[in-house]
Amino acid sequence: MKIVRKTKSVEILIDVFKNSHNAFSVVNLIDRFKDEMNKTTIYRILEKLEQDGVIHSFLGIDGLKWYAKCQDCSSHHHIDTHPHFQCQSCGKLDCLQTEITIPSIQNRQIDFAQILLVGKCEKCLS
Amino acid sequence: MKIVRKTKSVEILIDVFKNSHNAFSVVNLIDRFKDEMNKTTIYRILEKLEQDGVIHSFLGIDGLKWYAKCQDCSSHHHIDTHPHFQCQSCGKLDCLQTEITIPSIQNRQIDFAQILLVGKCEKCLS
DNA sequence: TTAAAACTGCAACTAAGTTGCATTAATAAA
DNA sequence: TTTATTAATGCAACTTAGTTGCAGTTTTAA
Repeated sequence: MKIVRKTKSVEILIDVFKNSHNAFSVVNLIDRFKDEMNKTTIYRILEKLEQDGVIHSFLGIDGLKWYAKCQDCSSHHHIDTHPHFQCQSCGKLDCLQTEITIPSIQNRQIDFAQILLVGKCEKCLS
Repeated sequence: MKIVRKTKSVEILIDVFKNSHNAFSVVNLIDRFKDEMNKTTIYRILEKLEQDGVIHSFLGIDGLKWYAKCQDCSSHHHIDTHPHFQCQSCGKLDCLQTEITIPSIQNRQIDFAQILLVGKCEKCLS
């Protein structure tokens, strides 16, 4: 389930993440590229890019799926402990470099954490 | 938008949370009480109970809506910084008392955090 | 140049959650 | 206890995110 052929659609989507530190919701990408490709294609390409370790996914505050470029991830090892920040005013979402320590919990094995900080971004504060 | 009348449906749902420290997904409750009440009713009662500060809501790993009893919350003040834990094997989800410190972030105002720890629960570990 | 198979588009589907409206039932006042 | 008000409910129809199957297209390697 890796991307094997570099089609136009694949290149377009790779470019989106290559040129930005932001995260993008699938809904946003579907609308943005509705003239270039089908929504099914978008879902499928994003899924494969994630398996390849190029991008990672997570859920926004409204339960929508978002994707962002992986910093230190590969297809083998995913570091997804970094938190995400979503602005309640404009909806923008991005990855934070801040490390948040997850305490170990008795009788439970923790595989990963989804940490979403919600508030106001720089733009919307001023 | 507060609950004004104690109907049978309201009592049933309040009892669910009164008698358990667990969290419940709306989907689960709809199925469990499909003979007692309509799914619309369930959505509406849960929404009001949340506004009353009786329960709080959050999203599970699959984006489904879950509710759990509030410990120290009221309709005025919500303390939702406590993390939730979801077992990947059995899907069970519950509130953790562990406090996780959210670092302040430059140029951003953080209103609240959604922290979901994902792993294996005690039952599924053994 | 050609054949295999990866990729895409389309239509139809699933499932969570929402909305409008007519009916029912809880509550307060008489 | 009865009655009138209005909150609460059920139902059907809807919205939207995400999925699936399949036929047709395009990439790539031989």
